[in-house]
Amino acid sequence: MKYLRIKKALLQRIADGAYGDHLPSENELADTHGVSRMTARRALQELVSEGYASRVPGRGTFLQPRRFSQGFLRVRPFREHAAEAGAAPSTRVLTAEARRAPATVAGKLGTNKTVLVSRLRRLDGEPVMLETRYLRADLCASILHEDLAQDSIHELLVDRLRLPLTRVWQRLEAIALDEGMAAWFGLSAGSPAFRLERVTYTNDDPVTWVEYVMRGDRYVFQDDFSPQRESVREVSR
Amino acid sequence: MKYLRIKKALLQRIADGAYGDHLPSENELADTHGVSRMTARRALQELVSEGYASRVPGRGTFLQPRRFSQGFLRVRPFREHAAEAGAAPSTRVLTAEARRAPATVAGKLGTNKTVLVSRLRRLDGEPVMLETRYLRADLCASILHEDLAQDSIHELLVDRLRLPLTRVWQRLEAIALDEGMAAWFGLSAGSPAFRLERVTYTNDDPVTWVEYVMRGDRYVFQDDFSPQRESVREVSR
DNA sequence: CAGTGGTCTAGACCACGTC
DNA sequence: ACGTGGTCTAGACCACTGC
Repeated sequence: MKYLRIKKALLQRIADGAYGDHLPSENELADTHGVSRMTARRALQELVSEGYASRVPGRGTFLQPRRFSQGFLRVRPFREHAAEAGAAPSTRVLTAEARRAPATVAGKLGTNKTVLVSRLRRLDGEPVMLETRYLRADLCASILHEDLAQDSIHELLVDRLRLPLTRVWQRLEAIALDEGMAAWFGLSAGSPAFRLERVTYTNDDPVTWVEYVMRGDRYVFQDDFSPQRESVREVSR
Repeated sequence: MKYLRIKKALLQRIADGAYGDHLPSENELADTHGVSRMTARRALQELVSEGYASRVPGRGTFLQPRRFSQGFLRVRPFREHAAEAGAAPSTRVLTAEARRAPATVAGKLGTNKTVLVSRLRRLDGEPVMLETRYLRADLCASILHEDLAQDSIHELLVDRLRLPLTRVWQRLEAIALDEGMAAWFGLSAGSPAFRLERVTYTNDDPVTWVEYVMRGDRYVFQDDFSPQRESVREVSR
């Protein structure tokens, strides 16, 4: 994928502040990377479609000013979430081993060589969330040596493995618990729950896929904002 | 713009049900429209990026079944939401009259002198959302004279009654439908659903309290963001 | 005027799925 | 073996902005 190579090189140099706000033109990129113009063009267009840059015919391609936003659900450690709810968090590690990802997950991670970590999270002793996470084995295998009952996986990825979070895709659904999941919570099958599916990227490489199943009787997503500002909180009740 | 011509032709024929779920291939389109493959390709790719279709290498391009989603933070007319989903919206007004608010609502509005409007919203004839709204009678009573089957209440408040939206409090829950609500959707009791509760303020005065109940099998909240940008995509699953 | 992005062409090779 | 989508090439013409 030549266009990906170019795009990543651009992202890297953007992060380094190598350009002012004026990115190289299509022809310039094509020359320096020894590639056709259509290929260079695609790299630039992806940056545009992801909000990094904008283009003006006849003028050029320009970096977009940074905007700070977190999406509708924040990515943050369970421990912080518990602290806000004023409850004592605890974690039981159910699985932590190399295991091939199922097809749907492998499709999103680009490989089925993965590590599976699943955990049951409790607040004040009550199980409230079930986490099922696949991590790319080539990048994250060493995570199996960490203390997964205590540490935030996201913090391990960022701090220990130097895999900064650069992009998130996520989706929230309302579901009915099946027999198996309900058992973990001591609820009956059919109980309502949230299902949050999330893929986290570092420099456009997918790193981990995670599914959170949260009890509908314990979780709400609460939000208080003015049109200009936003702050979304995950609340447990 | 040849690719736009082709894309629009495809959308038209999709709406007419001219294809099953299998769209023409790139080569096929290129031939029938007398255009190069890259141009035909672009038409198909735009359909994919807008959620109409998905592509599988080696197999073909397939229509996506339509579901409807909504950005969590967005406050916007149902009609706009429907337009983006490419579905025909319709509304049945169930109630529109002066009625005292129940205690929980009165607490949030600061009064129980209210007007109740409840509506059933449909997309392509299918009931997908139930809206129950209390508005402060002192500010909003005149809304009962408007066409509540057509107009956006939020737009009426802002444009007609000059009550700008300055703050929003909202909360999203996962619930199981009770008998009564399930009946509106033609679902069985216990089916999963979202419940969004929202209070809207003008200059820190609460104006209206509203509850939306959305079918869990038709709504998802999807989000794709990075630290630099946010683009809440109105994609369906 | 030379440079930019927007569009388009007519080929090409590849990996993959289906038959 | 054949068709599919994914990628890439080396050209081309256009409308537009800057100097």
